[in-house]
Amino acid sequence: MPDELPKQFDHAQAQARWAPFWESRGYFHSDPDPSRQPYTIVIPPPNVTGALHLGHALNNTLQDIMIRSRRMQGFNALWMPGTDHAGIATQAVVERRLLQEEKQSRHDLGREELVRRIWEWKNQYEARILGQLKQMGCSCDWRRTRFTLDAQCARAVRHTFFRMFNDGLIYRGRRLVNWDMFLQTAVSDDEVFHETVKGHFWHFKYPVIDPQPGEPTHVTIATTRPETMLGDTAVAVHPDPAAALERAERELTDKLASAASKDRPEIEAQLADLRTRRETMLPLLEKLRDMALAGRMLRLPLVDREIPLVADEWAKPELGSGSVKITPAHDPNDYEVGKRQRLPMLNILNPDGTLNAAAEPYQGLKIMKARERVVADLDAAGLIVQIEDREIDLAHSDRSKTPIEPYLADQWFVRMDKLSQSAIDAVVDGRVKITPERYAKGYVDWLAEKRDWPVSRQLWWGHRIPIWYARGVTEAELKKTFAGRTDVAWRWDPENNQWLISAEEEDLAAGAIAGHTIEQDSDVLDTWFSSALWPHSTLGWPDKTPELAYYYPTNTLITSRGIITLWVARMVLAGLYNLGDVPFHDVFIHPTILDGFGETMSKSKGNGVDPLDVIAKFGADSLRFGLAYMATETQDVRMPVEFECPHCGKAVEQTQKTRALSRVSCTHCGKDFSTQWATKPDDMTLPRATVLSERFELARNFCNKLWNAARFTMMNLSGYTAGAVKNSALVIEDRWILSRLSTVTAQVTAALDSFKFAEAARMLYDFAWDEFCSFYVEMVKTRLQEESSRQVAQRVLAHVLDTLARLLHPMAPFITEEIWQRLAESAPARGLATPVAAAESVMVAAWPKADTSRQDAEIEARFAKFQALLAGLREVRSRQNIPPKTPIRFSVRSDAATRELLEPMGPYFNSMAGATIEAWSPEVTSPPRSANFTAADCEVFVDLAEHIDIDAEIARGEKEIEKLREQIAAKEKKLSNESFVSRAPADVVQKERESLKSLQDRLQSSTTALVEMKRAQASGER
RNA sequence: GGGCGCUUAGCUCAGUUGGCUAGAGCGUCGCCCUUACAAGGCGGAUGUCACAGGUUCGAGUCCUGUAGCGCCCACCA
Repeated sequence: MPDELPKQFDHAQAQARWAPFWESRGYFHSDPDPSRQPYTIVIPPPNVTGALHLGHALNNTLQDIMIRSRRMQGFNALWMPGTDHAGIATQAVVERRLLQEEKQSRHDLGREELVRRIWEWKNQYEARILGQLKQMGCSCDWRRTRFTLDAQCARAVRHTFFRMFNDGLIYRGRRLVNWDMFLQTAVSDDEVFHETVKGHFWHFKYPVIDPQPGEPTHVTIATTRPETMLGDTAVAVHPDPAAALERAERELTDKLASAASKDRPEIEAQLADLRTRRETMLPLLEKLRDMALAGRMLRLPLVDREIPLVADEWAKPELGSGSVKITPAHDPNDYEVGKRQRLPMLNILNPDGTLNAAAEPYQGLKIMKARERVVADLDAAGLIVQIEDREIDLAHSDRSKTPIEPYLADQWFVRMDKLSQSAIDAVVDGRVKITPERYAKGYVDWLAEKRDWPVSRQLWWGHRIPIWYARGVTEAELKKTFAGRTDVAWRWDPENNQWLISAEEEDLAAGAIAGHTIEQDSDVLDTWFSSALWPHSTLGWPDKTPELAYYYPTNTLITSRGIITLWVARMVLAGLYNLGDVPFHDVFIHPTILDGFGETMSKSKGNGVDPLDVIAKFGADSLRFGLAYMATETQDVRMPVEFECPHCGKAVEQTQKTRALSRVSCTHCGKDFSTQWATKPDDMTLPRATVLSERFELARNFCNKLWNAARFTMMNLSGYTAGAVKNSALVIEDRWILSRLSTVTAQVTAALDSFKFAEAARMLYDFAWDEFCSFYVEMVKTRLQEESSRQVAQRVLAHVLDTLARLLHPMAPFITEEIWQRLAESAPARGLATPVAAAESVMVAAWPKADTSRQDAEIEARFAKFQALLAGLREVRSRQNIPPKTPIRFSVRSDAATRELLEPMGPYFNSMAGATIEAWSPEVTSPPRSANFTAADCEVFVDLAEHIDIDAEIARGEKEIEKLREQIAAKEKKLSNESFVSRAPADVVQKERESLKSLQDRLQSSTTALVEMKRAQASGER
């Protein structure tokens, strides 16, 4: 039924047909089966903040390639899917929309209602994300789909927290945190980004209380945030300014010594400045130091508070005035000074960013307003010394995009010393192998800092911290209440005079302790706390499930480099802590997808590309194969895109401008469209442009090529019978393609084993297109026409296509299934030595084994010579402008051995170049009017009789001779170099000699031919 | 500031342990709608392999430095 097969591969139809087929057969599902070896991957759960972009598509394609190939290799393959609740990120998105659309804050809604809204959002986006993965053909075990906030994951979180609490790994501490004033929560360091903004640097002075004679009456300090002076509790000066200045000078001198010449002037200027400073300021700084040691106090203006002058090394005499104001509750460095100097920590902020009662006269003002007032009041008091313009690198919350305020708050921490060490050890001793290796360094370095992990977040979306506070309760009451229960533990909190009670399984009721009311901590856990448990929580931990026993540790984790520390490291330490074993053995870090301007794709930048756009236009197989083809080891993937105007359908280029905008005017029809996919499908008023990249055309074209090769095969399989093929029945091109197939099978398998996806894709592309299609299929055509050769040709052809489909299936599942199923109609049993019935789906077919006995170097070398001669003949045709249908004749001069090898290919010179062999011997001479070339140890003369364009031939001949002379000169020079001949390996020298000889031969024959052509030209003109 | 990576044709990228006459796709030029495929076939043109040194018989490949780009980490009263 060849007519049924369209000339172009219909990807939409294939996807619609085979996705449900696979699902209905349950191929994606895996159950523990001790008789088979498991191969397991847990998905990096995508955040439910929005839809997936091409970065996710790459990540998941690579995982599916591994899963599908291992499944075909006989492993019991499980790909565990799911999504991440992404705590702050998701809450931020929902809150922002709430504010935009309903002008409400989360406090207007209340905790319960907000959380309900976020669940709604989650349900919508989870469905969308899973839908995207399914459309991509991801063979996840959907029945096992998990969510980091579902009941099973929640149990794992509770148990882990409880164990850590019991082991003393969890503690509560007052710390300065990054406070997001919009979301009113602490955000972790990695959720903070810095942005340079224009600001000022204010210098003002604090009066000294009762200055002694000879002492300054004021101390000058400087700040970019004047309002924080309200929270100052000291001013610091360096305890030994002379030594500090000396050290600074020494450092600069060292730097100058090793600096590049262009950097020198600046360093020299700094050095000069430093020396001046020592002369002019040192006496004052030393005086201030003495005053500090004497316990002298300053009067903090505006709030009229007495604060001490302290000596602390944090003050840098080489900077500013050399004195620095200390605001322990609102600056990380000042906080450290405050602890060292036992200063009060005065918090001047409310959680919403307004000033509190501690900043009495300014209470209730927002920070910016307070800043203006403070500056004005200081000015009025005559205390401002100077105001400089300055660019300030200001911390912003990644989630709300609003500035961060350092803020003192009670937080929960996980003690990291032992946990970090265990995760370092696992990588150092090879239990976890990171590929590419270079990423192991960052992982180890980060863990080696062993900084405690702040895990509490002042959010409503997430795992609520399983801690209850009890005041006024005796331990006897606790013991009595929880007698016999191992799932409740408590600890005394002396700072706050209360009991901390943790419960492992169930929440405690407010009235759990008779006569008292206990209260649960209102915070939730950092989202990475639950992500860290993902490889075992998804398998049922803390229960001892058959899944956990069978699939854990999993095999491979595939992720991007951005979360090696945040996620990978924490999974390793959590797995070791909870189960005593690593969560996976291999970690593969894949490249990052960048936009056309070299920036990472992200939803917030609006430069992301929806994989569904690519699938709609090019098909899922093209998306997958294209991504695999691009996924090389060191190079990130640059992806310039264009927009398809939804009005006129024309392509609109992406420019620096349009990247940032969501509304763009079509450069062709002028109408507006949106370039971003909606954060919610119904909130867009503009039609959205499909976002495309021509980088997928290669894969789309490849799929089409493959499809047509399959189509050709189907069209020529009538009368096919399965049966053993004897080696003696194979002709040269059969033996050649089988040799190549065997090599490619081995290479592709090895490449996938070492995560070299691009290499595997390239090898398959080249083999399928350049060898299978361009040569084998072309050559088999004549044999398919003849009864005597047809049967063997059909069997080999079917076998090669069958193997190719299997090798390509992990990268291009739909088209290979389509081909597999069609092939089964004409050729239900395939194979050369012993044909077997084809599997019911390529998905469950066996992975090809390389039959090394088929590898034949001699045949491949012989074939290469044939290809060289063929190319030469085709070039003559093209150069001489001879139409394809006009036959040509040629004769060859070569030795007998070469003739014996190549003359049997005569029919193929006919069918593939329209060229007939006229004579082939060592004595052949050039016909009077001919085009000639040298290839594969043969001199070839193409007899062109009447229609020769002799000028073209002469031009080519001259050019060729010139090139040959250059090459010969280079080789002669090399070979006359004494040290090359004596020091280079003998085989290299030998190869050079042979190469020179062959070049000289070619020069000889080209020169002869050129002379003859010139003679012919002269006679032709007469 | 510390670490890592990148720089090869107009564009996007390959290039294994140094042996190269430096490749592919897109684009471009010429010929062809040849019964698998015009999303195709055949052929052509296009490169100071970022720059400067060094090691070597030999460097796109190794070493040092410089410049530009990107990422991670730290920090900036």
